[in-house]
Amino acid sequence: MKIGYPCINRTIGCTCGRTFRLKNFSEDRLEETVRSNLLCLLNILKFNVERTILFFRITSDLIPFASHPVCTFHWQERFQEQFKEIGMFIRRHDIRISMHPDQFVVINSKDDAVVERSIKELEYHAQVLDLLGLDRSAKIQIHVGGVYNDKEKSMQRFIDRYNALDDLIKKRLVIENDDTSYTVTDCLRIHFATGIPVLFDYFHHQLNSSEEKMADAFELLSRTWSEKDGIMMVDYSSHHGRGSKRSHAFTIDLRDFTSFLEQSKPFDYDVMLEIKDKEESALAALQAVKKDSRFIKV
DNA sequence: CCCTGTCAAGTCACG
DNA sequence: CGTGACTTGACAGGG
Repeated sequence: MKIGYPCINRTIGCTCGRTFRLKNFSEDRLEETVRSNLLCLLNILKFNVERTILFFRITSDLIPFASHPVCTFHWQERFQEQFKEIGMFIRRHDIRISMHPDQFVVINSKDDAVVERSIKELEYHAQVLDLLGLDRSAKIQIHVGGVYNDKEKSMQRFIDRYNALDDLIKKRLVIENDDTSYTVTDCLRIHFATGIPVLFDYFHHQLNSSEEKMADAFELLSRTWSEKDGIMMVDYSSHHGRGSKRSHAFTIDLRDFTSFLEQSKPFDYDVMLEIKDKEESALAALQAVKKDSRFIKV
């Protein structure tokens, strides 16, 4: 088991998701931003490795406007060496990597233009992981998409669109159960039709499930990950006591986390802590988990 | 310097 | 019907 946090480190004081407004776009600005984002990414990974945090989600903002028509700059070639260096660091320390494109990626949309943009965005994510030289256990996680008042048809549309994707994307794509529309059971059905692995989101499962017990969900979903895909990824978070029921907690509730670990006992997986204070909670969770046999210190 | 409206992109729940 | 939520607030213009 590895523990990780998404995208942002609040200790180091750099961000690997620096971006800028579209109207200020220039190649120079893009080049400078990407350079600084990549430097920061390596710094964060080093920070993490020193603390045995071996799971990390790379921000989609790493290359601003990468899939936008305005971007004709060949960042892939320009930064090839930096990607290679970071990739070597990741492999040397056996860091698990994920990416999570934002909500605009909807491959089952009824609007072809949305689908087209979504695929471009997925291509960009796949390119980043390819440039890092990572194997197919580095994943890109997305939601199934919209329901459009007809879940059956919308699921079928996802399946058809997924099947038509380039293998460079397919080999990295996984779906996760979401908090409003597609449950673990829905995702499993899509898995059986496509072979796509399913990432388990603990928080979403509490908000939106169709009966399944958590242990059953672990059992079923862990089997959707093949040897090459690596062990199952799990998103963990709990909700903010005072905010809306969908908002994420500011810091980890170790009692809840420990109970979550207990419930998932027989299974091994990598867990991403979607919690606002980031590495702070990851370090606390690490302490809680160190007694667990699934966690092997590197 | 600080404040705050706005930022490429979609969909849905909630009030 | 408008707003906020989502994996993550940050940018930048105006005072």
